Amino acid sequence: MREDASVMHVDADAFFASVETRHKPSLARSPVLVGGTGPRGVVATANYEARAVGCRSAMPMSQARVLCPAATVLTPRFPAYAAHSALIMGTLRQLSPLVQPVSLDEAFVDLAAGPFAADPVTAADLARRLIYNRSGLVVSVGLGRSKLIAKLASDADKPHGFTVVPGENEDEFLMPKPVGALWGVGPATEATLRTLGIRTVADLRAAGRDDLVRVLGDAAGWNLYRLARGDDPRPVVVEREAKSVGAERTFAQDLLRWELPGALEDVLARALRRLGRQGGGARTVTVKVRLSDFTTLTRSVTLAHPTAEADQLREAADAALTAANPVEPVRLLGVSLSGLTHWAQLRLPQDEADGAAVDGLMASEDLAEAPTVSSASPDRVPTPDESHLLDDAPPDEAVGRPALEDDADDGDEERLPAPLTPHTVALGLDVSHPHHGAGWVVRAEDGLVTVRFEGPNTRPGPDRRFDIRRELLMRVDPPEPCPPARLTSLATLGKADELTAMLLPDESTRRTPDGSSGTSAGSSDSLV
DNA sequence: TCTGGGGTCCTAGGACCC
DNA sequence: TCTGGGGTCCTAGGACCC
Repeated sequence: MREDASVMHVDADAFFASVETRHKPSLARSPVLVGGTGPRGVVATANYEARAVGCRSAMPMSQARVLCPAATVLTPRFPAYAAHSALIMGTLRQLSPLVQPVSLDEAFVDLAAGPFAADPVTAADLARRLIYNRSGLVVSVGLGRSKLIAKLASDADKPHGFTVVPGENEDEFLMPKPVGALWGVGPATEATLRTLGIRTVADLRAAGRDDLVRVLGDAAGWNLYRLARGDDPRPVVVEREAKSVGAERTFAQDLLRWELPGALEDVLARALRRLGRQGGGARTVTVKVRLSDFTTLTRSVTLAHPTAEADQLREAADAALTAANPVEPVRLLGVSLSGLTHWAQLRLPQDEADGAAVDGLMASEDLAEAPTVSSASPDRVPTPDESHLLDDAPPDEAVGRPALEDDADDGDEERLPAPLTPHTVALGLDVSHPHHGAGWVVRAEDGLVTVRFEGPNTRPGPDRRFDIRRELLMRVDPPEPCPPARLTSLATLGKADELTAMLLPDESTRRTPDGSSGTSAGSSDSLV
């Protein structure tokens, strides 16, 4: 294990909700819930104002609304989150080439591999300041000798935390933590451990390895035995290949048997589109069915060869659904494609196939020297999580492309701008009006849509109501990430100052959208 | 109050082969 | 006639993460 606390974990605080309040100034300092707005929606992120009254991630939205009737409820805007994520990851990559995104809002960084190996603390401080100055988003940062410690450190002082745990303080830091704080210990494992009288990491360390393995199994037992000792050699790795892609959907009302084939086709189409973007094939199709009583069945079919052919994969999905044979109403249907390969078995169109030796396996990489998602914006590599949110061009248009059309009509992938319709309207969406400009949907009833005209760094905006059956409102892309009106003056960066200048020669002349200089402290009165 | 959606990894059991 | 053990692949279910 390394000597220095040079593994950094960065975690954006209440990420989705923070991007929302960044774009919607009228919501600042008021409770916001981002998540599913339907009858079976859950909370993806609650901001700190909503958490104060008990709202939490993964809580049913209906429950959160009862706890916090004053909250503004918004539909997630993934493109906006992806853009802010890209900015965060890009900033981190200036500090080290070894950046491992964990999700849209979280990443590990191995600072020992970068230009600041000699001073990780300064680099970590720089990270949070740069991210704030470029996006207005607040992150929490933790530094430790391992991922385990770095992650716990970033969590120790949220929001806007900055915690460094040097090697000699690790035990003191780790021992009092509840076991549930450890990576891999969820509710079930926590309950099991409690039956052994194990509640804290200190308890865990006192436990025998054989006992842990007996109760938790080989992998989890060994893992916890080591983590309890602060022993976590996992390196920060830049990229991991996706093992599966899929899609699933919970229906507003349970589906009856005769409705299943159509619904499966729908979900499969989304999974296939994701597979198409990966540019390879899959060998195993798994169908997931959740019944009205919440019991969950999965059935899978493995083909002889990986394929990207929609028809073959559809046949397998149909067979898997038949095998699952749900007799009760179905609340969720999912399709997952695994056994992914870069290779896909291609069936060439008849007129091209004759006499061609190109039959069989072709490497998708060979199909075209096509731009990939990551090359579209050179300074980042999307995580598997976000990759589907970003690309606007299918990777290969060339030779013998498999029969997977990216017909891009998921609703969430519609090309913008596009007219807002009663069908596509959702709370929080970005819209534009020819005279009043950019705003977001505050309310929608039938064809009547209320829009609040505001954006990043504007004053809280006025509401106006439109009848979209008679008046045109356009759905538009979200605002780009941009510096906040109130910048942390670079002069207050202290030691980070010189490093900033070195990293970003033009940072000191960067201008805020309203035209004021980014270096002047207190440009807060520059609100439009 | 009634439980999302994207994933990863692990386990146990059975089939099959040598 | 009865009995082996290891390895690999597949499947279903479940825990976990964000």
